[in-house]
Formats: sequence, C-alpha cells, structure tokens
Amino acid sequence: MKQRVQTLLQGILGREVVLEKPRDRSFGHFATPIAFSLAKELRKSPMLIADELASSFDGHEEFSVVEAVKGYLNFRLSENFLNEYGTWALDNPALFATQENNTKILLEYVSANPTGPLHIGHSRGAVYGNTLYRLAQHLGYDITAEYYVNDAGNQIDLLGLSIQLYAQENILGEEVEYPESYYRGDYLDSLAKGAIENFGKEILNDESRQKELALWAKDGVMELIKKDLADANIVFDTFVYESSLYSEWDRVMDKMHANDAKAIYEKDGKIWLASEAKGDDNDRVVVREDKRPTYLAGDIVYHNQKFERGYDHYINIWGADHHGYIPRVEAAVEYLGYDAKKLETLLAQMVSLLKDGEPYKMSKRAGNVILMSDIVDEIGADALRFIFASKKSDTPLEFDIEQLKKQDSSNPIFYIQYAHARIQTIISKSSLSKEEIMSASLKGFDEDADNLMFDALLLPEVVEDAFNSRQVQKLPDYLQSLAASLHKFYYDVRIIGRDDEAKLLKLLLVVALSLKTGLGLLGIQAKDFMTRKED
RNA sequence: GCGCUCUUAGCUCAGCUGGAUAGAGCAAUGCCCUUCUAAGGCAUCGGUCACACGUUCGAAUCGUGUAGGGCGUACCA
Repeated sequence: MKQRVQTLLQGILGREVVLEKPRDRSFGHFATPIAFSLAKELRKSPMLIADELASSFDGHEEFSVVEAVKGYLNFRLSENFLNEYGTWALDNPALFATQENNTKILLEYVSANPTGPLHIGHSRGAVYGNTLYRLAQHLGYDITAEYYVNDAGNQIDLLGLSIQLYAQENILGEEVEYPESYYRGDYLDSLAKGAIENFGKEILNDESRQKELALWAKDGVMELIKKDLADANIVFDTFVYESSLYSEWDRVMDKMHANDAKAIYEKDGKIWLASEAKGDDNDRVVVREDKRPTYLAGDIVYHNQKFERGYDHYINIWGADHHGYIPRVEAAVEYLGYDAKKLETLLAQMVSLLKDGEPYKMSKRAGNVILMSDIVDEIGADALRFIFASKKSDTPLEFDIEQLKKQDSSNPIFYIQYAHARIQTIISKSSLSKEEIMSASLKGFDEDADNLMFDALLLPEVVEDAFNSRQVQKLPDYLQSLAASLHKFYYDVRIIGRDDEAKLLKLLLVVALSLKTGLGLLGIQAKDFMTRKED
C-alpha cells in the first residue's frame, strides 16, 4: 500500500520521496516533509512549496485529500482505493502481505551444542531466527533453516564423562569426585539408562569409552532439543553435523591456498589462518600442534560447504558472546573466494536473569539451569514466543524468573488473541451469512471505522519492514496496536443490529485477517474463542 | 588497554533512512459490566531521551568526546 503510494508520488513529483506515518491520524494516512528539503534549493518557503505540490494532485482517484499543512504534505487515501484493497485481501487471504521473490537464503540459527536440552538463553535466538524465517517465507524468499550440530570437540567428550559420573553416583551408587567441568541435569538419567541397555554397565566405568558413549548419546540429546524446538513451533529443514565435515578439510585448505598463497601458513608446528590481513585482530590457529583441528577449522569447512551449495544470501544468528568470531569467519570466506558481503551475521543478545531482584547465574554445574521446556510448560509456547519476538534482538534483556513464569494475562499475546476472538464471536452471533457480509462494500465509514481499516491494511508494510530491517519486534508492536484499535472500536460501536452491520462485519473480517496472518508469522495460532478469566 | 554494543517514564521496552505536541505495556490512583466474553474501555499520575559539544531550518535519531553497563579480546565451543 505504502509502496504504491510512494511510486505514485515519485511519478508525480519526479523525485525520491520520504513517506511517513503522521503521528496524529487527523493529518492523513501518509505524509511527507518533502517541501522542507526542497525549500533550500528552490529558495522558497516550505509552506508555499507544499501548497503548490498539493494542487498537482488534483484528479488522482487514489487520494481523497491531499493538503499542505505547515509545510508537510498530507495524504488521505480514497474509499475506493481502500475498499478495493480490503476486498481483494479477503478474497485472497493466503496472498495477503505476500510478495514474489526468488532469492535463495540459508538461515542458520540455534545451533546449540548437543550436550543437553535447550535452556532459556537459547530461546531468544530460536524465536528470533524462526520469526525471521517465517517472515522470509511469507515474503516469497526461498529460505532454508539449518541447524549446525557441534558434535565434535571437547564438549562432546564432556558429555560422555557427564553420563558416566551421573550413572556412577545415581545408578551404581558409587562415590564420585567431580572434576572442574561437567554437565548435569535430569536428562542424563534416561541417557545413562539407555547406555546400560545398549552397551552394558561396563561402559559406565571405562574412561576409554567416553567418546563412544558420547557419540551415541548426542543423538538422544538432539532428539530432546528437537522436541524442545517443536514444542515452541520451531522446525528446521536441514541439520549439518560438524563431525561429518572434517574429511573435507584438506580440500578446503587447498582451495584457500589456491586462491591466495598467504591464506594459510605453518608456524610453531601449527597451521594458521591469516585472518589479520582481512581485518581480524590476530591470525588464528586452525590446526593445533597435535594435528587436532580447532573449532574454527570446522566452521571454515562448514561455510565453504554453505557457499558451495549456492545460495544468494546467508544469515547466521549467533549469541552475542560470539561476536569476536565474525571477522575470522569472514576472512575465511574471502580466502575461499566468496563474497563475504553475502554472509550476514546477526547477534542475539544475552538474556540475563534476575531472581528476587538479584542477578541469577545459570550454571550447568550447579544444576540450576532454567530450561526452555520449563517455561513452555509454565506459560505456553505462544506466550514465550511473543515475549522474545517483541523485544529487539540486539539489546540485552533482563528477566525476573518468577515474573517470567507467572506471565499470564499480563502478556500482551492474550490481548491480541482476545481481539481476534471477539471478532469471531460477533461474526458467529450475527444473523448475516458470509455471502451477505462479503458482498458489502468497505465504503461510507465514519472516521473511526476508516482508520481501523487503514490500520488493518498496514500489515504488508510491517511484514516487509520487519524482515528487511531484521527487526522482528515491529510485527508484535503492530499487532498490539491493531488489537488496541479493535478493542476500542468494539467498545464504542455495538455492531449487531445496525443498518450497516454487513459492512462493519466485513471491516472486522479484514482486521481478523490481519491479526491472524500476523500471529501466524510469529508462529502463534489465532484463537477463535477464549475462556473467561477466573478471578 | 583495545574492539563491538547499549543508556528513553518507578519497571520492561518501542520510537523506521533526522521532521509536526516523546510512545506502549506493567505498576499506582479513579471511573465504566441490565450492552456482541471486563483477558475489555476511559481518565489521572509519571520523561533535562545518561552528560557535553558539534552538524542542521530542525536531533531521542547523525558526528566527536565523557561517564556508566554488557559482551568479546583462546590453540573452548
């Protein structure tokens, strides 16, 4: 809608135009401060310029009003325009707010180590990534959601050890001395029991079999993680296992070397990536003295594989604690001969927790980890998703655990759900048939109704903007304000029994479509009915 | 020390590429259920947009500096 207006304006004015939404709706649907920037070059007052511009819009039927106010040029869209658009949306609900696009995107997110179930800190990146994914799909992008499984390295060995320790203490009843680091949690119980079934009890005391145990257990952990994700409506298209990549390491090193002889070099018995020349703080070790590749080596092979698979754009969503890692991966991508600009790394900032006003440190060792599944059980996946989707992902976030757990009706998600449910209730109580409602026209509304429809039809811009700016919180913000408009309208106007019942109901259907589409993009199902809250 | 990032109402956060009087939710106070679900509506209270300087017709927004917080600064992932 905005786009159409914008291209229209550019056609008429013959230049780029900044279009904004006036704070006060009485100024119109859209406004532009164009006259201010023209004032300087034309050496005329903005008021005068705006007046002249306004008159050049005579006879354009998309607008009902174009007027100059204090130098601003304000536009109001015409009834015909809004009626046509709203009716089209109701006739083509699946197309509403969609676009055509054939850009291929690979989105990697979550990628938590397979050493335990997801905790609350993972939720943020998970919800953020999945929301971006849904937005992109809706906008027509060919997007693939991928999970990189770090099933190699120390943390996997640690998983094996942790299962052994748990079993020794809790199943075999032995005295256990705990080392510096190990994992802890209820999930180890079923893994330990499963291990006994699979391998026999001997494996629990055999230090040399830790790796074997861990490699078996990681699949079980991945199942837990997948279940946590699925319970929050988060699904992946592909999983890539770090362990499967190292066989390609030599080929990838050769590739970098062929592109740039200085990319990789040996020093002190180790192999280094010359990332400093590409803007990193230091060069980085990729193969240690004992020939074991570092984590970076795995990531280089992984990114090479990503680029070989041939996407137009790559998005990684990482925890903010990995931000120092970006330059070295970009350096590697360039040495591999690819355009590092195609790789976009977004950081999901940390979630810090409070308990009774005091900082609460989750520690796997202390066993006080707040699991994502705890929160989903407590408040539901919808509420969890809404909380994280409505916060800007790149600012740190503080949560009081108790408040998080008891978030019920104070969560704005219920406010939005209720708006949708209210519409459904009215529709079902009306004696009018769907056909009668749909044949009405969305014209002749008073100002309040007109504004409500305009608000509902803004969804496409919000969706596009939320994705392009990677600021998914714009969508929940919008839905909340649309729900507020609806609630107010509901209170002010008793619809059933009015002369213009049919077209008001049709208007509400447009609002419902917008709410439902928007919620769907957040991975939340719109509700047609809500049970009354008990006091 | 260096790099990145953040600082807006009592709390949690919005505020789009500079634009019209600084916004929401929660909290606090008051009002509205014989009306399509009160999980709702209305009203009040609450801000030197961390601070300073600069750019501009115009700054919460851009630039520089200062203060404070977070993260990073691994041959850990």
